[in-house]
Parts: sequence; C-alpha cells; structure tokens
Amino acid sequence: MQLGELEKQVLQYFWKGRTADAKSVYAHFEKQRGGTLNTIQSTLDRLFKKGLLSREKQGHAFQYSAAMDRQAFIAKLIEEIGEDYSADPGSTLIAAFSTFSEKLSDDQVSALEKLIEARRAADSKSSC
Amino acid sequence: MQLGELEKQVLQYFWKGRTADAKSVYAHFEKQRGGTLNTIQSTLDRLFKKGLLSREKQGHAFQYSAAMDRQAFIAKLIEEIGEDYSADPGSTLIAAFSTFSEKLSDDQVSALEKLIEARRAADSKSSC
DNA sequence: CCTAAAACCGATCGTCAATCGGCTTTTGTA
DNA sequence: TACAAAAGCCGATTGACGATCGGTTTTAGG
Repeated sequence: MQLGELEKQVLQYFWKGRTADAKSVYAHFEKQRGGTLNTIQSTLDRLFKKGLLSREKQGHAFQYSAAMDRQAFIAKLIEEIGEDYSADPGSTLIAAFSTFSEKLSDDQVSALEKLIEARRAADSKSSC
Repeated sequence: MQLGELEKQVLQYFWKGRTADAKSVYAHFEKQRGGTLNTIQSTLDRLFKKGLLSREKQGHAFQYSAAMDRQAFIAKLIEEIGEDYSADPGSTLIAAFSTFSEKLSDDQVSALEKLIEARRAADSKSSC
C-alpha cells in the first residue's frame, strides 16, 4: 500500500479522531499547502477506495473518518513487507524487527516486552 | 524505499548470498520471465544507485552482491514506516508491532522475546 | 590498436498520485 | 415541483518512476 504525500497527510489528519467533509479538510490544508477543493476531494475518494477512510452521507456531503487507526494501518504495512520480501513472513519479520530494535531506547524495548507479555496473557486466556 | 516487482525479485536473488554479474542474473531470470539482458542490467544499476547492491569490476563485468542483508533491509523499511506515519516513530511502531504480533504464532512470539532478550544482553555488555 | 563484451544513454510505455476544469447529480427550499 | 447552490464525479494533464530495449560508447584483453 504505497501512498502519496498528500494521502499520508490526510490520513494523519483523520487519525486525530476527526470526522470531516471535504470542505473542512480543505479548510485545514489550504493554508499550509494551497491547492483546490477538488484535489482534496479526489484524494479523499482515493483513500476511500483504498479502504483507508470510511464515509457516510450527511445532508449534502460525505462525512469521512478513518477506517482503521494508525496502529492497525502500520501493522498492515508491516505485514505487507513480510509478504513482499520473505518466503516466511513471520520469522523473517521477527528477526528484522529485532534488528530494528537496535534503534530503540531501553524504555521502548521494555514497553515492547510488556506489550508482548500482555498479548500472551490474552492469548492463553482465550485458548482455555 | 518503494521497489518495483523486478527489483524485488533480483534483490531476493542476491539475498541467497550470491555474487553475480548481469549475465548470470539474466540467465537465471530469462527462463521464468523472459526479457532482455539490458532490462536486467538497468535494474541492477538502479538497485546499485539505491544502495541496495554493491558492485566491483572484475575483468569485463561488474560483480554484484547484496549491500545489506534481507534483515537489515526490512529493518530499514520498518524504520521508514515510522518516519512516514508517526511523529514518534519508536513508540508508535512498538504499539503497531504489538498489533501485528496478533498474527504470529506462539512460537514466533517466543522467538521474538528471545531475540529482544539477546539484544538487551548485548546492549548492557557494550555500555559497561 | 582492434574487437568483442559490457556499460551507459535515451526513448517509450504503463502505472499512479496530484491537480483541476467542467459536467452531473443531489438536496433543501421557495 | 422546479430551481439554484452545493457537492460529487469524470476526464485530461502533468510529473515520478519502474520496466523495457535499441543503439552508442567505453573498456579490457589479445
């Protein structure tokens, strides 16, 4: 899932938990980058078609909101990396993430361990 | 770092630990996908310019090999995701990876824990 | 120095994001 | 119900970039 620059920025905007129509999004981005309402509109449409935004008609306009949160999206991207570059996504990614972890602080590594511990606890609960 | 389909395949080829010139790479890919030597050559060149392959002249031809292994490359991609989609790469990625870990088997989660433990041990050693 | 092999250059094609003008559809209201 | 504004949708264009390959230049080795 390769996104363009504007698409990324718009997604970030919706990850703040907002719900907005094209006009509002345009109002937000017009100041910092110019462009026209139409550009925003087609970007919203592209993101919708990619399944990254949800929308619902409300009066005149569609109200858009994030279809998945940042965390889920990033997890999806990580998953894709595995599919693209590895025959055995699981284990390769694990090793790679370990390599990546070299750039994390001790605190962050601790946080990761806690999260894994938590998911493990949830796991054993659901399987009993 | 977005790669094209052929680029990915060529990279995978070199991750098997091989060193090869354009002709050899072409011999390998010709059967499965056709194309010309020139196509392979320019793909090798693109990968070289992207820093993903190293090369060294040997006689007539360049001998190419992977500039970084699969693991390092994937770690790099994960890092880029953080840069692209998060103000705070470290912690967001950690949370996202935890989400991703839901798709891993218990064994794989254990493996990850072991790797992190190992990296932690290496860490405390180097900092003392 | 000459020649074959390899590298390099440049053009073309396909895909896709960004951009935006203009047409169509929808909706609220008179 | 008819109409005007608002919003959506369509199509064209531009700019990147990977894939592809023909043709020219460079180079290594005899």
